Amino acid sequence: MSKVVVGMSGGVDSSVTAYLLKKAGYEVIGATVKILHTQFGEEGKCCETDDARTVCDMLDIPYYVINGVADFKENVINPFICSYIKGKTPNPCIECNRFIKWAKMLEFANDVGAEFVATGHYAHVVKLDNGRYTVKKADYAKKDQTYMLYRLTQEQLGRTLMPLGKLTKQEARDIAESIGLPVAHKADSQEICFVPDDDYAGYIEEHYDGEPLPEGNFVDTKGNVLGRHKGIIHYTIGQRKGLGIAVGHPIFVKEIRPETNEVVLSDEEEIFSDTVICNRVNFQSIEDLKLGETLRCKAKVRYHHIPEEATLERIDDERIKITFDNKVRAAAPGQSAVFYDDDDCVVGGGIIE
RNA sequence: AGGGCUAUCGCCAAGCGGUAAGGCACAGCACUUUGACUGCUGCAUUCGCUGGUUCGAAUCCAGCUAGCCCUG
Repeated sequence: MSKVVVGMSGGVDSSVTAYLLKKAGYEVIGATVKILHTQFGEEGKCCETDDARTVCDMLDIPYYVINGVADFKENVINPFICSYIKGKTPNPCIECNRFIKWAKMLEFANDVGAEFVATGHYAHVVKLDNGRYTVKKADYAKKDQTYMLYRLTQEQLGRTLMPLGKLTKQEARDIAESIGLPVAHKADSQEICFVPDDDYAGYIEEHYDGEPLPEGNFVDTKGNVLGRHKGIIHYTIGQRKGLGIAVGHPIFVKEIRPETNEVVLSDEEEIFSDTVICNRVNFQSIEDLKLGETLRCKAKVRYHHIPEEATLERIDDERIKITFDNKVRAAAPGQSAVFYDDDDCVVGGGIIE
């Protein structure tokens, strides 16, 4: 009987995951990777250990808390802050999955002699004919979460189970309900788990110990000053709301210039682009794309984006150029571009620069 | 000192005698395992001030005030 460590968040999805795997005959061990120092009963949105422990008790499986606090700070929070300071728009969940959740869970799995780890993501892990592992979109794309998983390594994927890939959210809730789980109706998690009140800018200002983050100028594409901004960390490419500036028509953030502390505003048409360069690429379904090689695929530049037809091309050791058939809106540096094949499998992805 | 023009929500701006459009900004909600985008809702009983004409005025008239322009 295979042993599997299930990452328990305390929510519906991971609870049902543990239940389904146990029912399927696995020896299930529940575990939560603790990522924040919190007072008892004040766990953040990503890791409510009270609920997780309750669920594990109900399912009659052992439960452990894995300490990932230091790693989370070093590999997620600090890079998140640095990224915003540099005028980029990071996606901490993607880093967290690879460097914290999977890394710590597999470490723990090794310690307890478990072959697999499992999560409540709505996605499939599949092994392709070429021997490689990839994540594939869930059967019900509305809840697709592969975007957040593209950075997982072959080693990680080869030991990962995601039993919810065939289910809808409602089916998962129904299962939770049918076995009497108290978390059946809990709201989905959302926002950045380590930032209270969704105020990420306030969080950065509070936790950044470098120079104070200065105000600066809004400028148009010709360099004319349009007004003052609150500091570049408050803005992201494509942003419209919260600029505090009225020019009589909708206006959007086109570019953030950390060197001059300027935020460039423009009409919406100007924030569309048909080429996107990304680096730190991680491939899943293919081993690599060699210099000069091209590949047709679909690509998305943010979580909520329907993949669009594009051509990938390796342009140097570090970087891949994505050329979209149709221009995409507001590809923000720091966000991830993820590539898909016609079978909805993740080809790979990278960080937009 | 004369002459002309303009004064409508925080900003831009419709309105031209019949009982205050719209856009931006702002707020709330929805959506959402990141940031955004998007959608919905709210947002001037009041039109520089004071009088007058009229059944009725932001819209017409007079005076005042302020700003802008031109002439000296």
